[in-house]
Amino acid sequence: MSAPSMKDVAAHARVAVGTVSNVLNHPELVAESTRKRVLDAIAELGFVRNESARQLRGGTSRTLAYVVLDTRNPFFTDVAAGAQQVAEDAGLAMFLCDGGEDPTRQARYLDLLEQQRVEGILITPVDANDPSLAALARRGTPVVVVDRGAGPDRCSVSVDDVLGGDLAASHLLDAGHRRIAFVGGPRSIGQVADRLAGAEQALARAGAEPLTVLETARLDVAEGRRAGERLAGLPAARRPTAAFCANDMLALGLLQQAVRLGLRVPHDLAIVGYDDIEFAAAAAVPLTSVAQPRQLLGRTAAELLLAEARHPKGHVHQQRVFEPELVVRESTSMRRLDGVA
Amino acid sequence: MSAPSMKDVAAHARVAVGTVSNVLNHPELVAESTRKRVLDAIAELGFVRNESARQLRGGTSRTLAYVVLDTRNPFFTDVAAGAQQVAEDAGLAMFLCDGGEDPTRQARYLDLLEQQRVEGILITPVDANDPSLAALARRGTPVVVVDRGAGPDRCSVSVDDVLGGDLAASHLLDAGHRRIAFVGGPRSIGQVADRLAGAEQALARAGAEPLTVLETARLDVAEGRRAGERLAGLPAARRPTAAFCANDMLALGLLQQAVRLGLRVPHDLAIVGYDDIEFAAAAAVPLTSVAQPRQLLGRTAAELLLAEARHPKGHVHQQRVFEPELVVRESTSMRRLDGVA
DNA sequence: AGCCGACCTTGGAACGTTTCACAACGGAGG
DNA sequence: CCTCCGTTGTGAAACGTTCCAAGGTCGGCT
Repeated sequence: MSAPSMKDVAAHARVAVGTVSNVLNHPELVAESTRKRVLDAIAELGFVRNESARQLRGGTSRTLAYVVLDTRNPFFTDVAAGAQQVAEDAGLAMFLCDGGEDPTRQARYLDLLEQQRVEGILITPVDANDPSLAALARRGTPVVVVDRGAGPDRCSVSVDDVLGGDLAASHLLDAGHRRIAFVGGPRSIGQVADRLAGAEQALARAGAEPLTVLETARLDVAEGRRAGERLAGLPAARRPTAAFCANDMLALGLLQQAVRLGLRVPHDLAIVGYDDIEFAAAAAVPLTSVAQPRQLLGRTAAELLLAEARHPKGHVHQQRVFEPELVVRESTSMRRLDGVA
Repeated sequence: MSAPSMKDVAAHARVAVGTVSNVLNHPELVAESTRKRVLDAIAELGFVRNESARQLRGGTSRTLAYVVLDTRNPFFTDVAAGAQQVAEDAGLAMFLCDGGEDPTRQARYLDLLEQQRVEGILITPVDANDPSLAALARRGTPVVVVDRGAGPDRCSVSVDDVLGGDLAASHLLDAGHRRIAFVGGPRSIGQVADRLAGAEQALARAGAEPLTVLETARLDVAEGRRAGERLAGLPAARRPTAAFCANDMLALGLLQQAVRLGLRVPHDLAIVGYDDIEFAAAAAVPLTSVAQPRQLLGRTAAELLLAEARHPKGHVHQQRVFEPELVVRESTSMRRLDGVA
């Protein structure tokens, strides 16, 4: 009743177990007639290789995983698509693991993947300094950090988030905004901290008043809406005239709620998002956003991971950093801002 | 140099291998002092359980997978989030596998997962009638089809796509539209075929002229834009006054391109999408869409899968069908349509 | 003293593969 | 006729776990 094994196939085809294995792995060593007999037996019994046994014996798993911050953020699925392409070309399967912005869940995935002896792990960590990540790498599982920089003891592929934050804030300053809000959180997420830092650096340079920080619990649309409510609730005189959001999910939520509550965008509130996900351009008011090379990020990460997995000896860790690019759209378009400031 | 095994731990702690196993699996059987010695050895050597060996011996994997049509469609990641919640509560990890709307890739994942002896597979198949799916189930891997109906030999969780298509088309007919386009493809994808069938059924009932079908190669934003170009290119007299898209990705692309090419939505072109993903409401013109209970779909599917996996004997397959719901927004709002038809 | 049970630890079988040294067979060449 | 060789197939070891029957030790009870 339980799944048939090679032993069953061997018995059925009246050959030794080793021969069945050979049919599967080195068919050229088996005579035509025998091979056919074995293949027939396999088909008849519905035999399926047991990957655990294979891997136990052989030591290798032909599998890698991408542990993502949140699969519901299209940014990450785009990165994943890039990585998957590379993995596939190399004959590896890639599993996507949704960390859900939850350190506990992420840690559970890491444990599981290490126990499964995956060939390597791509990860966008909640906390890049988590010591368990370093331990994982030390014990021999190749790890590449994606969308976060890392120290010299690890490969990483990232985009300069401080620069991105600076670009976004500078753009708003150039447009004449002086009261600017930052929407994002929790700060424990590196991307959030860096983008905020970049924005603050731009404001400081311009001698502007400090950011109003609206901290969020997560980086999703619902939290963006909540922030919209808070902003709309402020008296116009004290309300920021622009908001920089830590990602596009927040920005889209903010935009939606702000408009619903009667704020005109960008007239009453200019908005800059981050990631330039596909939906940003299609938003109610097309969203100005900081673009990142998503697929390239994924491809590069997978390539580094494969390099390390294939040649662990003498592997030199690389920290690749790409540059973000500001994409200006109507959500900050200045034409309509004249009457305001 | 290779990863330490229980044997190494046992030697280091001067106990038998069985004792190490007991420390991990039945700590209450081991004396306090011994247990500590073993745990210390584990920590010192950086021992990590070999899941393959465990599974080989124990036969069970504590893992399930959701093979998705396309991870870049937020609809599916929402479904996945629902499923993951249930899996997690049951102590199982869930892997997401991106089929990328590609039958080959999907088949590769299925093979791999079966060989890994996962506890069960959730799948939104490219082709629900693929015989390899049935074979998989017959050989003992529980399978639940998600977002597609299935025959009595399988569990499935779906939403009535024919009804959904009917709702969408009826809505457009009620609003006075007579030349209606359907945007979607390939037709080999069940959801596309059903939604189209539903729409055709509504038109037939109303005695309206048949749909103009714009078949797409994929269900993504880029294809939607392409469809927008084709529509905008038609002379106004022959151009459909409304389009029903097989999903919101297409609808958002169509909307974006139509607006860019000077069509007013809904004035010149009304648009109905499908899935009501979070971004639909935030679109340039908020999108009328056919909503599906995404998370509920995922949760229910995972529950059925677990039930089957836990009690294979006497399991009765269920085909759960939910009802879609039309959500009307500005992309079909009739107020501005007066001057037109 | 002898026995018992409680408690802890041990050693080895089993899981399903892959690999490898070796055996069986036949034909070619000397 | 014997040797050698190439072609096929065999059988057993090994991978790292878990489980189980059995062994050992110790204190207390009869």
